Amino acid sequence: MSDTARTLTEIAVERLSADIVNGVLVPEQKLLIAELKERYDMGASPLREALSQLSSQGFVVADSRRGFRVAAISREDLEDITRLRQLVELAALRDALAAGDHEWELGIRAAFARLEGLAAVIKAGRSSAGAHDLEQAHRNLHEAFLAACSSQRMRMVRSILYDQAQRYRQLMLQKTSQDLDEFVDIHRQLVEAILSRNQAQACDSLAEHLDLTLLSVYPDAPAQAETSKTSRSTRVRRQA
Amino acid sequence: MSDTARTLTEIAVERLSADIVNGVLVPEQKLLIAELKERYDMGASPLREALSQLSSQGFVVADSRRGFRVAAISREDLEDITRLRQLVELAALRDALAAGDHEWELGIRAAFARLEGLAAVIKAGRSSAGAHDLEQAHRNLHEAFLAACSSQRMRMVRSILYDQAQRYRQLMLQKTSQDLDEFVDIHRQLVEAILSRNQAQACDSLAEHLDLTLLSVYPDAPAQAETSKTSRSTRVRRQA
DNA sequence: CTATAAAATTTTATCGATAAAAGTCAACAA
DNA sequence: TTGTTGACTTTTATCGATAAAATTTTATAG
Repeated sequence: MSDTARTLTEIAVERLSADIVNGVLVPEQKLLIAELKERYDMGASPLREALSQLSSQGFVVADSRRGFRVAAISREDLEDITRLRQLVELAALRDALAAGDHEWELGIRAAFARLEGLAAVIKAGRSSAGAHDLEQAHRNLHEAFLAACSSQRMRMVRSILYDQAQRYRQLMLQKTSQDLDEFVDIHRQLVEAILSRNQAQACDSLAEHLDLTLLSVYPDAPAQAETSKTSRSTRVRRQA
Repeated sequence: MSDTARTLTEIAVERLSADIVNGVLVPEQKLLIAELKERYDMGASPLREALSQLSSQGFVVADSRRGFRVAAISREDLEDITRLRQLVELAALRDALAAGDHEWELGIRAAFARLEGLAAVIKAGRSSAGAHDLEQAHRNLHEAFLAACSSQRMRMVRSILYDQAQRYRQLMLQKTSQDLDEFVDIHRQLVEAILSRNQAQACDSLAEHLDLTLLSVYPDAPAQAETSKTSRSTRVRRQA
């Protein structure tokens, strides 16, 4: 991970993603290579390649011969993301529940402990830990849930969709205030449902969790979940 | 589509895909930029960009600072592809069945008619139409099935997975002989099940169809389908 | 003969410059 | 005024060269 061991393209991907997710580069904004060269202080080649990669990741759209722009956002788009997330992520969770061993459980516990710890530190206020670390811990926890899923591709698709949803979560953050305790609580429940190997409850919790991003950003959107027979509460808490 | 209106990168993506799918570039083969420059008679930049795109499409793997190679193939990989295909494609089909209108049906009929016609022409022997046209018609038919699916992303994922599976189908073609009539018959049944709006049957047929690629290439592989309650025949016919 | 280190080679990653295409604007004709 | 043509500007796509990194080979010491 040392700076010298990374290519400029990798750095460009990272910085561009960050700026897009954080809304510095706003949806539909045209991405002029010339401007980006200035902003990130690098040549055109790594930027082009980075943009090309980001477009297959859904952050950027490439118009042949017409350059790049930041991907648009819309309620329909987030609904689409949420729907596919639920489809793939629940299937992956079922698989992980069936296949997960002790080590998998330890990974989940460790990831949750870290999330919990970070939340406490942030709440206390004194620490350099910030929203970015919490976000990273959140991502790691969700990754840990599916670590035992045998499908490489499901995990990959999940990861990409997570990032796409992250953009919406971030945009929403600017409006809504966070309740850290509730955030941790929701994940505690998820972790407990998963570790207790209660498939129905775990899937319901996860589906609901995924709906939360959608509902937080577009409160009147229809929930996408259609996962299980059990009814579930649909009140909005915090984003997924 | 005129040659002048396409960028070299687009041409490179197309030719590289074709060569990878057709096995000219064999799995795990290292892709030296210098060699590719010769072979395709273009500069390094469009090739690099093409390889980068293909790697997000799963045809090529990129090792940071270590160049590119053709993605490996394995039975596990095809099982993984098949599983995700079934998950996503069946969900998309259900959606299309619920939402599809008359125009959608017409699209399916037209695509099937074309497939049928091409098969007849090919069987008759005299015509310039070849396997490539049939493959294109096959792709179009499957695309037509899901044209009414409201999820942009599901259609996208399906399309990528179709291409990945296509590579295995092609590799298998070299061993197995084709039965054109059976190929058309299978699709006729699929089309009928879909147009009759029989969800259970349509889903079963499609799931079975997807399993066929897997079973054709690896005859002793376990079928991935777990879609419906109805039991289905599992005899091998022709690849999906 | 093996293991390490240095040199040589191969290969990738990046840059700066140029050519080609698209988009813009103004002049002119209807 | 409105529409169309053509020059002008902006922007992308591509190339060839170079720098940086990794790999392989060779040489040398133990």
